[in-house]
Amino acid sequence: MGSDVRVRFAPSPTGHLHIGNVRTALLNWLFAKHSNGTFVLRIEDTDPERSKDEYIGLIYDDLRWMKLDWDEGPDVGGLYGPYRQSERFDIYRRYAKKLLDTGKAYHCYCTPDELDTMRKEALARNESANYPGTCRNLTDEQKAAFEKEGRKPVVRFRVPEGDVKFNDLVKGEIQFDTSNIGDFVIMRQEGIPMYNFAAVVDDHLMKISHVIRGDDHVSNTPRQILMFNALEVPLPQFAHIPMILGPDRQRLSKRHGATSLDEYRDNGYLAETLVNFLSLLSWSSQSGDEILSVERLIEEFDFGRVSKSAAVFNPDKLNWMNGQYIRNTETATLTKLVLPMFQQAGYDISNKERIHQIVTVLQEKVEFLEQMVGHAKIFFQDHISITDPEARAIIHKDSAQKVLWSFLRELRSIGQLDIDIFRDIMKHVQKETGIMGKDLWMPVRVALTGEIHGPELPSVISLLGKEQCEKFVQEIVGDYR
RNA sequence: GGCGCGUUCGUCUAGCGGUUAGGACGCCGGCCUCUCACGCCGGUAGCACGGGUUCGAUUCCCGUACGCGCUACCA
Repeated sequence: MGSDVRVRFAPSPTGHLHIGNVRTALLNWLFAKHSNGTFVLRIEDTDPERSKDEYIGLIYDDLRWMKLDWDEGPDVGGLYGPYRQSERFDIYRRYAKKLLDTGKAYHCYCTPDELDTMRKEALARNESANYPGTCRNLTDEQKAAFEKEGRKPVVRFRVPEGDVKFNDLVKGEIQFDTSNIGDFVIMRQEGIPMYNFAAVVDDHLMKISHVIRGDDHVSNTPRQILMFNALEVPLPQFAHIPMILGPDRQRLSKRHGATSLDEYRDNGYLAETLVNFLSLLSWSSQSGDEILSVERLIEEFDFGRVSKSAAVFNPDKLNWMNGQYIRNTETATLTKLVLPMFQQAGYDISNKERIHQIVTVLQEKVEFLEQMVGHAKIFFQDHISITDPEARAIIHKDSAQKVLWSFLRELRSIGQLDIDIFRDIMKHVQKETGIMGKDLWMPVRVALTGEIHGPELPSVISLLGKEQCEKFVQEIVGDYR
């Protein structure tokens, strides 16, 4: 926190964090770390309709899992709290009054219904759907009349004429003509602030230096700049990062499958993967490298290298990257994550050393941890049933029977079984039967696992142990004699 | 409708006036003498379109098309 850089992540507590939000949080965090600045977590829960308290905990969990730690926030406090907007309503009212007093905002008595019909009529006439300024210059008498009717006013911002220009750190210079912006509501009838207004007040009060958010907010920016100006406070810098899209180029949503962070966590994606992958959506390292540690991301992050266009979320590449991380992660770490999944599947996890070995074998094969459950099935069977037609065909061959009988005899003749001994055994079997290659190995694989695919056989036999192997082979040669 | 933003292989992207347009994922083929996977090697495929500016445009400008966003008493 050695610099004046202060950024904020300001989610609405509506559930688990969405991939897009996580990316916004991540880029804010990366920029804060890169600049030695402060990362503020602010909860935007002004709308009682959609905000739920219990969801705030979910947001903490998601952020913590990603290791995106915040310096100020509702739970840790800070100099500029409270950090929940629902606890700052008096502040917004005070600022609204300030604007009202200086004539930069005014009361509007139009009802939602009236607004709606006005909008429809305007559209029908092919005119702008913006608020036409009906209550812009109400006399005291008119106001009194409305009040007498029992109407409760909203507060509207009086949009001044002119151009609003700003230099976006990602998109460059952007300009708006305010004639395209209608006077907008900053305080609802119930005295609840609108998002645009609360954000401006808070960004100012919390001394936010850089507003980093999705580019769906670009069009909101001129409104906010107008409000900063009306409040006569300095402007933050803006950086609008591109949207994340689904394969159909529509904004990423539930229809596209897993979009909520916890789904990835539950399926055994690693937090490091998500950090790496999400940072690469619309940003790239100058080096061209794609597997980047968080330290490197922090070091190299730069708005100049954030692309301007939206990015389609590519699950295939995420899977590939997660596989990379799984292969490079300590087996013990993976085991800890896999244990509950195995337990859930009903596997016997009492032998931790064995589980560790299984994970060692499987971490070379999977793209996400949940896949280990299926692959591990062969290590927890106490009977082999062969359902795959291809496997049955293999085991039915005469040569297979020869191999298995020979293999069984060898097994019985040895004291214990390990990888080297297994290799010797297979050599003997080959010599004795004259069978080699596929015809030699596949029957053993099928007999031991019931499958035609799986980890390399030496790993399988050492995990199964002599007794299991003997039992399985015996059962098979018995069944198919 | 108005306004804003965007457009390089299927996808993520590099490129910041002169390149055989590079990399990654995916896909295809090959190799690793049991399979799948991993790994390695090779291949496939792209500058939306039309005008300018320039000796020269993927790159700069304008227009068109398409996509997305905003236009709420949601955020």
